[in-house]
Amino acid sequence: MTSSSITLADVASQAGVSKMTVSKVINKKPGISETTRQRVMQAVDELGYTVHASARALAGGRTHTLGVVVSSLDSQYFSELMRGADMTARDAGLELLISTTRASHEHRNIGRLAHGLVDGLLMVFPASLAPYERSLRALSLPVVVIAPGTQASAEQQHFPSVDADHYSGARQAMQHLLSLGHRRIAFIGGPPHLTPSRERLRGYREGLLTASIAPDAALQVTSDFSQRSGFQAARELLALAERPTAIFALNDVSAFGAIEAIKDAGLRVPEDISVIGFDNIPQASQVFPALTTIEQPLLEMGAAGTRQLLNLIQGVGAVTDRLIVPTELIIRASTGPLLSVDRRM
Amino acid sequence: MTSSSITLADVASQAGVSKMTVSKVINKKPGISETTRQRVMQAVDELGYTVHASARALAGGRTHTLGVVVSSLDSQYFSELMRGADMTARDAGLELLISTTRASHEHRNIGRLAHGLVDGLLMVFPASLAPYERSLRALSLPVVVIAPGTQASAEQQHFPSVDADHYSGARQAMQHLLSLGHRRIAFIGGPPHLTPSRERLRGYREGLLTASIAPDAALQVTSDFSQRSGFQAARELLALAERPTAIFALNDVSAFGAIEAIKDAGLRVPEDISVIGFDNIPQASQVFPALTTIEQPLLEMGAAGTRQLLNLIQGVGAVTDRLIVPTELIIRASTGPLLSVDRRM
DNA sequence: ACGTGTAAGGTTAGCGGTAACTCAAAAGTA
DNA sequence: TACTTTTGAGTTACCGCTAACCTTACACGT
Repeated sequence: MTSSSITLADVASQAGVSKMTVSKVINKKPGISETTRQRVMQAVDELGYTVHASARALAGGRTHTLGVVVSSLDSQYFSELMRGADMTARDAGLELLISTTRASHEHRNIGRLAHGLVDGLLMVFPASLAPYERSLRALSLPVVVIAPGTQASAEQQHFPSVDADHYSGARQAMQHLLSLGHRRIAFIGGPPHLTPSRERLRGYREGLLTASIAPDAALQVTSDFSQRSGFQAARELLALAERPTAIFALNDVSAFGAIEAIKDAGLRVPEDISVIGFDNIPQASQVFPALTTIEQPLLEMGAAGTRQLLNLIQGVGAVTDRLIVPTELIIRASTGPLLSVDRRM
Repeated sequence: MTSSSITLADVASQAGVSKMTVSKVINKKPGISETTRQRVMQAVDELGYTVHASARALAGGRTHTLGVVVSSLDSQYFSELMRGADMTARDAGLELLISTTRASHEHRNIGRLAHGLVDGLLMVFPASLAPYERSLRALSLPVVVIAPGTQASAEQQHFPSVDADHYSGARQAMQHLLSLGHRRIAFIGGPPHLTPSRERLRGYREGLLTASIAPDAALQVTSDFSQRSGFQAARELLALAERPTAIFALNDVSAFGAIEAIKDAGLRVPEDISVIGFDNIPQASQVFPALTTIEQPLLEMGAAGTRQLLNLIQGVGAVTDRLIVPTELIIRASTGPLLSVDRRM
């Protein structure tokens, strides 16, 4: 037979103890003498025993697996987030089951997940929770939401969540540009129905206010997070009679588009126009000029969300309803001091 | 109680049949009359029953789950590949469990996966299979490798694999450039220990040969797949006394770097230099000028790999040892006909 | 009328663990 | 010494499902 069919009973007889004793050793339960423990561990090693996940789940009522539900795998952010989640889960002895939800049968899927596959669910970047709401409640399955795209509406009970501090991050970005002397600062925003867009916009506006700068509607343009739309947004800004000296793009990718547009127009970054992004995706440090940006602590968010979920499952430890993790200003080469006006034609 | 504790027995009593009958209906086993089947299905719907995955796995010996082992989630290619795998797996009624292997305890992990969690393994983009080889064999677990980075060495028994036709893809790229009249064609290559790099290089060389063009070592430069290194590689090429009229970059990302370098040098794409990439990543169509490239059929590769694995698990259907899926030339705006020499400076 | 084949459904016995309890021996107590 | 407590380990009874076998009823040919 294959080595995969080694069972508790095999280890037990090898070690000369009962199955239950082996089980207790494996699960680090108390009530086992050190001598026995070592004998059992030796048998485990000799036989190469690993616990059978399904059997354990069936008998124990816990699957030792966390489900991750994500709408799309190609998000730039997902990978880093998962690193954090993975580390935390592994440390706690749990597996991570990543599931992509597609089309409209999400709730059906969730049901299947819940029933004997996972102990809890991490919802990552859900555009909306509405489709899941009902089945999630019905299953009474622990759920933590990471980076909810939309704000939970008032009437809707929301789940514990973890998110970056979009507002303060935007304030940091503005603070940076203002301290460089910029006053004519444009904002490339995003879809207004998404909370991150709105919060970053709020940070932009309030940043201007603290410097007593009146917001200029012409300096607020909209993108859809893509490089192409960042490119077009920047083009509009460059066509302005009085063009901005700095651009705050609400994400790195649209900042790339903006830089491209600026170069295309024969201008230089940051000498003519400073550009700051948001997210600090890996490419941000690779492009030329390297992008100054606001880092979302994705790894930490993944880890924190997972910790919350573990607490929820074990019913011990505090669970924060809404955990906001701080962002960080990463200064690179795409921002620079405002040069005197006459220097710039 | 929660609705998740609905079991076969509940459905059985609701429908007035035995557990086994319900099980047969659920699993579409023969020997059930249409009348009974409908009665059972109705009870299933009314109660909202879903099978308990662990119980089924324990009793049936099959987990109905496929494991996906991937070294990193941030690959541009992974998402599309997974779409293909996911669709195929779901159609067959299986879940996909995505697991990232980190650090050195891969084989330990694989053991845990195998033992009651998955029926088979899809290894995606493994740089090398060596670390897994032993545990995989020991577990006698069905395995299919998607896009092996390195060629399985002769002495090493290899697993069934699926890969894109890197060689023919490179030939397609060359054919395209040659048909546009280019003869001085440069190649931005990759790390020579990786099979895709080598195969694409081979396609480049043989493409030149078919046009009776003698390879010029100065036109073959190396990158590490990154945009930055593509940028630098292109810079070297531009500094040549007799610079190329077309560049074939072995992946899209380094092609982006090349285009950046060309623009930086004040030249235009494709008027001065044509650029073709490889992979057809989503951004390829978003950049300016849109990138002509060779598409790797990732979705199809994911689906094909999964189909192979399913065949392996069920022990029926043919399993091809080494399945090579064809690539496709995607013509966009970054390549153009060779303009007469005097037109260019 | 009789076996015999077949379709529809039921019965039994686990899969490999764990929770909850029981029990025996060692250790503490007066 | 006799009694209680503690500690270490074993027993029992499932968890929810399915493989494999078994039963029944009816159709069929001869």
